[in-house]
Amino acid sequence: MTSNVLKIRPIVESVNMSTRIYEQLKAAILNMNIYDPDAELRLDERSLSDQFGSSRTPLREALTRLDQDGLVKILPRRGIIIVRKTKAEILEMITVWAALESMAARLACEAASDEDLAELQTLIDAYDSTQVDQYMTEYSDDNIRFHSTIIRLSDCELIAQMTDSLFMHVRAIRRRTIFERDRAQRSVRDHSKIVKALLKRDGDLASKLVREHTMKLHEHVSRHVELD
Amino acid sequence: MTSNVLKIRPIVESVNMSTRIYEQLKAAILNMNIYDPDAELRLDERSLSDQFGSSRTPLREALTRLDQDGLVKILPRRGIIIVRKTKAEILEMITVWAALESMAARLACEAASDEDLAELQTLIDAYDSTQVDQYMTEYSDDNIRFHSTIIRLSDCELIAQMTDSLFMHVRAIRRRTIFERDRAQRSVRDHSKIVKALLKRDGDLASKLVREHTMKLHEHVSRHVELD
DNA sequence: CACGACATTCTTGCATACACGAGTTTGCGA
DNA sequence: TCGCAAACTCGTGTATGCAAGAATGTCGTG
Repeated sequence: MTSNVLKIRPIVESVNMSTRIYEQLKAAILNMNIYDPDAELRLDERSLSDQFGSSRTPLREALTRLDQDGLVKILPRRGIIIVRKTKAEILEMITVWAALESMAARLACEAASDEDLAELQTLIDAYDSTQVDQYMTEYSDDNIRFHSTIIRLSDCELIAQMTDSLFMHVRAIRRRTIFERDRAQRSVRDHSKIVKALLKRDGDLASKLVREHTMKLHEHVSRHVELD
Repeated sequence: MTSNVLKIRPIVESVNMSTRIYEQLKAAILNMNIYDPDAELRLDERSLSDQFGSSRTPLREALTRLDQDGLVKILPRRGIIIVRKTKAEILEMITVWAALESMAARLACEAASDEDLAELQTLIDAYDSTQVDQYMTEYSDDNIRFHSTIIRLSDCELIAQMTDSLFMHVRAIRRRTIFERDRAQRSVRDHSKIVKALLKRDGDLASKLVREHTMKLHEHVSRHVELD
C-alpha cells in the first residue's frame, strides 16, 4: 500500500471539550455490552457532566451528536437512553453493508493496482481453510481487515465512512458470530474467490461474490441470533 | 399500496425549539443556491438566534445536527459555514446511491406484490419516450417518485433513510441535469426495462439495470457538470 | 383496600453571562 | 514606508441559573 502522493492527515486537535466528551462517550457506549438485560441504559446529564468534570452544555452537545449517530435516543423531557438495535435493524444494516461493499469491490476492480490486490492476498494466505479454527483471534482481526481493505481500495471515501458507521453498530454481533466453527472456514474460501475475481478484474463477479458473502452473515444472524 | 397491518406513525410533536430551528435551517439551506459564487456561506450564531427569536443554546444544538448531516461545517472558534459539496463528493454520493437503489431493486423482487409493481408501472405509463420532453416538469417529479417507490418496495427502512439523506445533497444537481433533452427519453426506456425485470422477479437483472441507470447520471455529471 | 388527584421532586430545555481564542487594526521602530 | 508586535474587538465555547414538564409519592375519599 505504498502511494506516490503525500497523504497528510489533518490534525484534529479535538481541543473542544464537547468533542472529547463525544468521543469518550461513544467509546464507552461501544465497549459496553448493551444487550445485557441488566444493563443500565439510562443516562443522566448531571451525573455525566460531573464525571467528565464539565458543565452540562458541552455534554448536551455530545449527546445530540450521539443521538444523530443513532447510539442514544433523546426523549424530550423524558431523558436519554442508550438504544438497543433490534434484530430487524441489524439485518437491515447488514443488507446495506452488502450493497456498499459489493459496490466497493466493483470499483476496486478498476481502481486498485495489482500490488494493492497482492496485499489483500496476504491477509488470507496465512490461513488454511481447514485449520483456521486454531487461529480464530488473529483471523477475526484479519477478517475485518480484509473487508476494510476492499473498501479502501475502492477509493470511495463515502463508502468508507458509511461502512464505518455501520460497523460501529454491528460489531458486537459480528464478534459473536465469527467464532462459530465452519463459518470461519467458509469465510476463508469465500475471500479467496473474491481476490481471484478482483485480480481477473471481473467487477460483476467480484461484486456478486462480496454481496453473497455478506448476505451469508445476514442469513446466519437471521437464523441463529436472538436479540429482542 | 394497501396494507393489512395498522401502521401507526409516532407523533413527533417537534415542540422542541431546537428541533424546529433545525428543520427550518435545514430547509433554508436546501432552498438556497449554495453554488452561486456570491452566496454568503457564513452563519452567525447571534444574528441567527435573533432571527429565530431564541437564545443561542437551541440554535447551537441545531447547528451541531446540521454539522453531522454534512450541511454545515463548524470550525472551532472560527465560525460556521455552509458546505459546498465538491464534484468528487457528489459523484461518490451518486455511486453510493447506485449501490443502495440497486440493492433495493433486488429486495423488491422478493418483497413487492404484483399490485405494488403495477403502481410502479403507472408512474411511467403516462410518458411516451418520444414525447416526454413536452411534460418535463411532471416527469421530473414522477421520475423521483419512481425511484423512491422502488426503495419503498424494498421494505428496507435503512436504505430509505440513507437515500433520503443522499438525495438532500444531490437534488440541486439532479434538478439541473434531468432537463437535458435525451436524458429524459432514455430515462423512460430504462424505467420500463426495470419494471419488466421486477415483474419477472429477476433480481440480478433488476439490480443491474438500476445500477447502470443511476451510473448514467454519474457519467453525465462527471462529464458535463462543473462545480468547483 | 383501591383508585384518583394533588403536590413535590427530579431532570431536562432554554436563557444569559462570562471566558477565551482568533482575526484585525493600530502604533512604534527600523 | 514597511514590517512586526501588541492590544482590541468580535464571535464562539462553557458555565450556571431558572423555568417547565414528567414521574413519583402521598393523602384523601369512595
